[in-house]
Amino acid sequence: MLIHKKNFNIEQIADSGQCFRMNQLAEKHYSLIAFGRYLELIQRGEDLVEISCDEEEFAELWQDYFDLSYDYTQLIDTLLAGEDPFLRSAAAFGKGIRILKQEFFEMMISFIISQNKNIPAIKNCVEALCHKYGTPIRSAFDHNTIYYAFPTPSQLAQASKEELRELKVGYRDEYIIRAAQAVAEGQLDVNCIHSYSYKEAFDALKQIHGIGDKVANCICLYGLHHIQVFPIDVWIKRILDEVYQNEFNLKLYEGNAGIVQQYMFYFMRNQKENQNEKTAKEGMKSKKK
DNA sequence: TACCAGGGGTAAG
DNA sequence: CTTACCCATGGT
Repeated sequence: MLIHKKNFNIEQIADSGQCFRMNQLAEKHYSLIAFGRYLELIQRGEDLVEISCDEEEFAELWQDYFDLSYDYTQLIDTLLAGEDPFLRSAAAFGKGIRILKQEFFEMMISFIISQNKNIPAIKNCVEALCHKYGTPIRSAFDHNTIYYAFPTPSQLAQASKEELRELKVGYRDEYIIRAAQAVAEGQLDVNCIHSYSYKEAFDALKQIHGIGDKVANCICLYGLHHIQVFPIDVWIKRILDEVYQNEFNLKLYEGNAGIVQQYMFYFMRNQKENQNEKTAKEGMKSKKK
């Protein structure tokens, strides 16, 4: 079915570092696994996305998952009309990004894995975890293809350190097992944590061995949809240092700080990529000479 | 407080 | 090809 929606760009969302199981199949064509379901999406126009499900499934799951009821246009317009040149550029560049409402346990484990890793490495680990411990899903498109759901807490709690090391999670093996056990055994109640305030959820998450400030904030933002949270990773830290000389006024964007952080992150990373491509091309030219 | 292990991916040499 | 660098957390 076709979704006509402003500020909804599937390429930007897939490349914004918030999700690890959205993969490019072709130009403007992506796959996604969530809620134990396989989905394909095609960007048909600036405000037009084709989505491979019926209206019932869309209303039940994906409308909420893609946060399509929230008005991003108002925030974008505010930033575009604002006096901050970096944020004006960042908002214009990433205006199709939305903060997905991803599943809590998947976010918890994914962001534990994410520490000290780049995005391709995180994706490889997450995919390996799903393949080894997750429930198989039969594709609705091609009945010979099997996809794997993200493991449940009890599925993952059965993993051994040795098995996890083979999946290249490194020293995070123990963090993963203990986190999965905490959820499976109820020390960390998934139903409760959804009803907590940001601060309560943050404190509860930090009780888990291997979850520090940055990872806890990412889980709050992406797994519990506390969009006022502003996780600071090295990219954001660099922006706060170099662009703002550590005088960025977060209070101006209170309530939407997590979205603003996404625009900053996505803009900065792509600036860097463009610079790398440029230097790579220049390098090739000089080699030819 | 400051520093470092840790390991896979990527950029640079 | 090899080497250097990156990075969030917990431990010293």
